[in-house]
Amino acid sequence: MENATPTGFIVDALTRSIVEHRLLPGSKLVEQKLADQFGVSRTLIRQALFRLSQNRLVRMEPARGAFVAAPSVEEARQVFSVRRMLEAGMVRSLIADLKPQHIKALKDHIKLEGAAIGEGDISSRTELLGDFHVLMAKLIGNTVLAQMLGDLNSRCALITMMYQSDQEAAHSQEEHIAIVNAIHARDEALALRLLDEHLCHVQAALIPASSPSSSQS
Amino acid sequence: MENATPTGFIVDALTRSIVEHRLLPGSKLVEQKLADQFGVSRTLIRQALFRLSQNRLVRMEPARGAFVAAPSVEEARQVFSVRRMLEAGMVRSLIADLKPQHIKALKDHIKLEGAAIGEGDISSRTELLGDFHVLMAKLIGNTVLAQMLGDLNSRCALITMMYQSDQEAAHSQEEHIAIVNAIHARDEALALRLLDEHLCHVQAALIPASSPSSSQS
DNA sequence: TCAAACCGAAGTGTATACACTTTTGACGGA
DNA sequence: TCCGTCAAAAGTGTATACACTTCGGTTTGA
Repeated sequence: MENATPTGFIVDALTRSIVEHRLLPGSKLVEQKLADQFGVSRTLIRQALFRLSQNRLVRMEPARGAFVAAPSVEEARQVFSVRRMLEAGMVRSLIADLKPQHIKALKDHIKLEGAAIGEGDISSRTELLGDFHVLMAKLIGNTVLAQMLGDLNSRCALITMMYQSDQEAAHSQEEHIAIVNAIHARDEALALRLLDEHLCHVQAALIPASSPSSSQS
Repeated sequence: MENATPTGFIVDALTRSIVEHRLLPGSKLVEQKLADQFGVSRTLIRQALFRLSQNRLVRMEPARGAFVAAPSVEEARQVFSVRRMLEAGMVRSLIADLKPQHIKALKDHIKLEGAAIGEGDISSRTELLGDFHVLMAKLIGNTVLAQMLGDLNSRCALITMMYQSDQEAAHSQEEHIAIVNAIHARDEALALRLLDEHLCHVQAALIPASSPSSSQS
């Protein structure tokens, strides 16, 4: 995840700030202030803000400035709906052309998840729990799909980090284990059902806690 | 599609140039030249190039510049694979909550397609044939999905425009009609089969003609 | 008193200037 | 002749300057 370019560094730093709630949703991001803070010119800040706006972590209004995004419940619902569509197809592909190293890669990843959950590192565990799905896309050799799931992850990372409890994170990991087992057994129906339930669980765990925020065109 | 902002105008103009082959894949896009051509500063050109790079229409290499993308056959295959996953779920949703105005909207759109195909306007017909799928996403009220399909469209619009013949375009429209009829009849199995075949046809029509272009990381 | 217009401050949008990197082509030695 | 070196040209990366828009508070007129 480390980004060597100056803009990438700023993007990462701002992402962390937003996701860890040091910058609250709706608050304004003034370019000159950030420029002073990072010790760079507004040029780089503007680039970073633009990139963040494509991730939907910030929202930009013409001639008015950039604001930390406040993703709506409706948006989260749609994102998860899309993920269910994508990942159903993905699991089918994976099972259809399953190789031993696929199972190994998935199990290795789950170990990493367990470590992060054990240490209580919220940022890292959220990333890893999301990457589980991206990993499946990579295993079936579809980089377009992998990148798309990655985008969807980052798009709702704000929500996930805001509302996912320790317990829910652990539950997610258990579901990942069950899904991998079903895939290993090549039980497509079971894997699909578990995956769908898993995504519904994650979504359901997020929505009750969130406030009905403003709609965005 | 019209974009009032200066950057948006440049993006649209460059998109057209790329997609209509006035700018060939692989060719370099020098910022100052474009700036002179559009009568603006490099600042706006850089913004536009950055946006195009996110659409995968141009590829940017650090300190080396921007180049018109040369999408590989493999990438096209992956894009269509993702579309099949997404659109299967989409059609299920649409049929599950079908309303009369949905059918009307789809039929109206198909009329537009017919007009563009009749006039032989390649740019416009490609856009409309792609928008058919986006329209379905909008009808089920999932703007996230709609935007995602739009991105996928533009991502392979370059390939589509390069290789889709008049005959294939007309065939596509016929398949759209058949799909709408199946949806109207709420025959989910048929609609899914027709949609899958449709996407396979579009994909198959593209791939034989394309050259094995360079892989990209 | 209230509302509408006005003015200054703050901030964004764009252009320009300068520093640094990459490319190109010529020169010199083997 | 060929390859490595080096220097000028071209081009990208970043900073700064200036123009225009938005926002808040004050004044002014009814």
